[in-house]
Amino acid sequence: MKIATWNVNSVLARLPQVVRWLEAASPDVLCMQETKCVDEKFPGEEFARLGYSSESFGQAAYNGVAILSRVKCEEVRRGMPDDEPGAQSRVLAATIGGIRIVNVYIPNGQAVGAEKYFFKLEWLKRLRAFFDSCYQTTDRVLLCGDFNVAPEDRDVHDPEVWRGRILFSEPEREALAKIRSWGLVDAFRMHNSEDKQYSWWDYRAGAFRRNLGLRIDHVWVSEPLARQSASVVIDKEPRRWEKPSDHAPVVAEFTT
DNA sequence: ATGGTAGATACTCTA
Repeated sequence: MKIATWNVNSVLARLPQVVRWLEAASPDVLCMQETKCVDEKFPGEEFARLGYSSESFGQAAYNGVAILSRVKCEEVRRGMPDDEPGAQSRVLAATIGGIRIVNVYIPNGQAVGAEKYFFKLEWLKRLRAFFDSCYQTTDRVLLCGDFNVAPEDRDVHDPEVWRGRILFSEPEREALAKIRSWGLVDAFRMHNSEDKQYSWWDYRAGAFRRNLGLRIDHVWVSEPLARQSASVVIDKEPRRWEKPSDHAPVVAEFTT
């Protein structure tokens, strides 16, 4: 079972790259973030042609999450239980092959101290409460997506530059650690302990060419699923293509 | 060097 997460930065603008990657990598499941596309415009037929059913939870211009799957998604949930009506589309959950997959696009936060920063911290708190109320650590649970937080120093190209800044500030990392302490393991770190393993590089200033990135896209799993974790890799290849997303796919394989 | 790039939308915001 191969489950991938990828912030595609517009599923419509990225359609050729996503199709190309699906053909090459052939995952069973692809969780996408920042689809930036309402459900009516989601290119489900293009993915159906490749053998994927799709679930989209989008909105115009910003945010939006979607799940592509070789088999049909069960128990699909859109948003968190305490979302206000009209809340931003950032959570899409589905059960696939007995695994509860929770696909999230965690708020970016813009800048430490900004209004959006406090929205991010509050949102992370609600995500933990969502797990407390809806899921059990004894189940096979997988939380993945663009977390917009680098958990450790080794996940940041220059920790001294990034310390105290958005995506790496202490309150963000603490809020994320609180979610992890529900009963999740960073599946990537089960298999890779090296630094300089990034999933996102700014479009600007030749960041990718110089490998000035952050590891902010994650696959976290509950203990029963951790026991089935065979590998997790960041696929940098599509970041080298024409018109790339600024994020690379993260691909997790599980024994069945 | 407080820049730089990209996407969606509509004369700017978000990342």
